[in-house]
Amino acid sequence: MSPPETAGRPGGRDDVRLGPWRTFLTAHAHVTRRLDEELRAEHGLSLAEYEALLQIAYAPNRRLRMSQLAERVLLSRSGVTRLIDRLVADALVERSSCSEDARGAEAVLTAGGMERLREASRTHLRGVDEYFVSVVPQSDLEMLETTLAVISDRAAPRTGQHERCSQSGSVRGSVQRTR
Amino acid sequence: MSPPETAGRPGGRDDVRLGPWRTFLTAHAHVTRRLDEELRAEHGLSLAEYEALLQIAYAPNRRLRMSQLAERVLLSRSGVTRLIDRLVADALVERSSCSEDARGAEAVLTAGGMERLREASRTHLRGVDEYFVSVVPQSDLEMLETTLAVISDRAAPRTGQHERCSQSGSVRGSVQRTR
DNA sequence: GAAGATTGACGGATCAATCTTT
DNA sequence: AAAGATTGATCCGTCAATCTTC
Repeated sequence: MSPPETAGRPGGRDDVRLGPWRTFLTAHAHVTRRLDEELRAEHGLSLAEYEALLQIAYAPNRRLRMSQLAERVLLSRSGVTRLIDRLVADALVERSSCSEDARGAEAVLTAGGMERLREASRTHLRGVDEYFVSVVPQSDLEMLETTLAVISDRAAPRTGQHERCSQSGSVRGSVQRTR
Repeated sequence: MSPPETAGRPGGRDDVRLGPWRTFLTAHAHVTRRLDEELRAEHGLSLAEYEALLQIAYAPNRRLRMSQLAERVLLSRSGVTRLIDRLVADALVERSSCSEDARGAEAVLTAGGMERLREASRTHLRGVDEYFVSVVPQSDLEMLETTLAVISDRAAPRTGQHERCSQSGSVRGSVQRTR
């Protein structure tokens, strides 16, 4: 750690660590903005909506439990509820109560939803190619993916169970916004 | 491009391209969520607020024009206005009208803001290390950064001027949400 | 009129509380 | 009581319109 006087100041040692991180942040922001813009402009779908449709299409019978969907699109349960609300309003998805567990709800892709997804996928795949895949030398792509997978895994939310070890002593809730 | 029937379905050729991209998405989501949580819990700052403070601290005299700040924290102008509103309310930043151009406003770090940033930077740097830097083999880190830089650059917003070439024929505004 | 910043209206996400079914 | 889903309150961001200064 740098001494307090230079922490976060340009030219400090911190820059070595912060450089790759900030590049990661901007890359993400730029690429997702592009993909989102293009999907909206050409198909009236946000990136999140597109990914939800895609996840449902992946699922067997093109139907998926709400909580499963939440995990896969990296949203909270309530976030998914509202997202599906929108897709239902657009008739791309239907709600269906789960057969063997009446607590559950499932999202089912409609024919229209499948069609819309199919159209949008051209735009999306083109975008992913243009802004991501084609930019990375073929030889680096595999390494990139495994590196990102390890990072993703390391920071993944603790999945229930008997709380993982080494919480690195983070003090939760010790400071509140003074307002 | 896969044939329509298999587009976006598991096992299709698309997965080859989509794999790295989805890994990128989840890595970003997981890591930023962690960093944000820890900053909030330990210092009552969101990640965006932290980065704004950091950018102001980087700037000469610890003061920065609003529009400059917007570029650096990847937010819209109005987004930055509101972000600074919050920081001003917490007395971490002060607004100051620009000397040589009275249209402009500058955000200036207060002593309290500098102190808060200094404290928070320990948490942030620890997090970046734990969830990002230390996870990547030293030998890969440089390659990762340059790869991400190229991606970021490729997708970067067209910076004004006489519109760039090869818009890849995207049709803007051709489809609207049907509601 | 154009540029910098702010404001109003709104979109879209979260958390905490609630309802239903197990 | 616990789990799945939804709802209400709220937070944080954007866009379009506006105000001020150049």
